[in-house]
Amino acid sequence: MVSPSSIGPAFHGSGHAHGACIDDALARAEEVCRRSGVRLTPLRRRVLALVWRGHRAVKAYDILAALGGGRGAAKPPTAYRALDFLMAHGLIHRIDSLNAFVGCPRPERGHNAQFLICGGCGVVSEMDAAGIERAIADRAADAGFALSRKIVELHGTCPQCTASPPCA
Amino acid sequence: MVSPSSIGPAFHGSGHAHGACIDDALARAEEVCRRSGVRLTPLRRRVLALVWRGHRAVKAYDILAALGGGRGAAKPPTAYRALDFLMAHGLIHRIDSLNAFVGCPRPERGHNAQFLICGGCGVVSEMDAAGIERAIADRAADAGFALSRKIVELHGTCPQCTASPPCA
DNA sequence: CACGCGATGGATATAACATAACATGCGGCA
DNA sequence: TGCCGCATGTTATGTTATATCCATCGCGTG
Repeated sequence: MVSPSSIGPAFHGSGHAHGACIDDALARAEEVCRRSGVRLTPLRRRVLALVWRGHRAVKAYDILAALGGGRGAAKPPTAYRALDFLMAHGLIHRIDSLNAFVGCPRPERGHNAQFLICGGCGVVSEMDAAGIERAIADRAADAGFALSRKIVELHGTCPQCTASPPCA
Repeated sequence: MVSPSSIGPAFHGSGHAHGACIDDALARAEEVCRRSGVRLTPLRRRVLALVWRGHRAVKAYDILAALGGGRGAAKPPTAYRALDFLMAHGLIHRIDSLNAFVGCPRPERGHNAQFLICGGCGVVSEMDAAGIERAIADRAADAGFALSRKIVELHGTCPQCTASPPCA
């Protein structure tokens, strides 16, 4: 396991106060829900905060474990329902190649997303690269294919890990 | 740019003799294995043929069911081991967003791949679009990110299904 | 108030996907 | 023959996700 201070920064440089990321994410989420007229309940808020614990993808069952400590433990549907809600409102994304979830840094606006996933530190960085989108749209158009969901998950090594691999 | 017919039978019409696809795939696989000095055993061959039953992604447990009829049924590792072997030699690809596998139409050469996945008929079409690869490589380079695995899975509707949705 | 209604989440169970660890069989080769 | 290495079989379990039904809560209305 990586310490919180090393999971946050990632592609953001190291002097990053991650608490602020979480707070910002929650504030943005409140705003999104307010506008959509849906409820960011305490449970959903909690799950969102857990997803934002770091800039890494978080697994449903880790959320679950964090929710229900011991007796009266939370059951899978509890976590999945909250995650489904958060996804439906664009507050988190699912990383299919990891079976895990990551917070969306700008849920306010609909957007395309591509992910850079570092195999060293586990950090997931979201992009909205017009060039990639355009290339995909062009190619799909050539094929007469009507796009709905576009999954672009790019695995590799981030600059920090390239510079100093996590030797753990 | 590569036309659909040159990358494989993308979204081919209905007058397609699929038996030939399977046979071709098996012949290519024999050749690939021969060159690599590995064995395309009867089990692996059978699994590969099952993956090529159609141009759709096939689930591991469907393979498993097709392998072991009833008593003496095949167990999960049997299917997964064969699938792992086929993947390791580039004979099939895994579609992460479907937890399923498709045959690779040109296993001879290393290549990048992007997939068009039709939600109507389930057909998966493999592309190797230079434009998409270039856009991804450019963007990764900008971020100082060293790419290893690139996952591009594009869901939507193929031309045939757009023209006449499968009502069945 | 009592009632119904929709949204939320809890409980139980099971389905779907995947791997670890160990045992067996079989062919090649010293 | 005896050993080795690979492929496969077997048993067990771990991981991820959903279906179904039920309890509760807030809220508007008769």
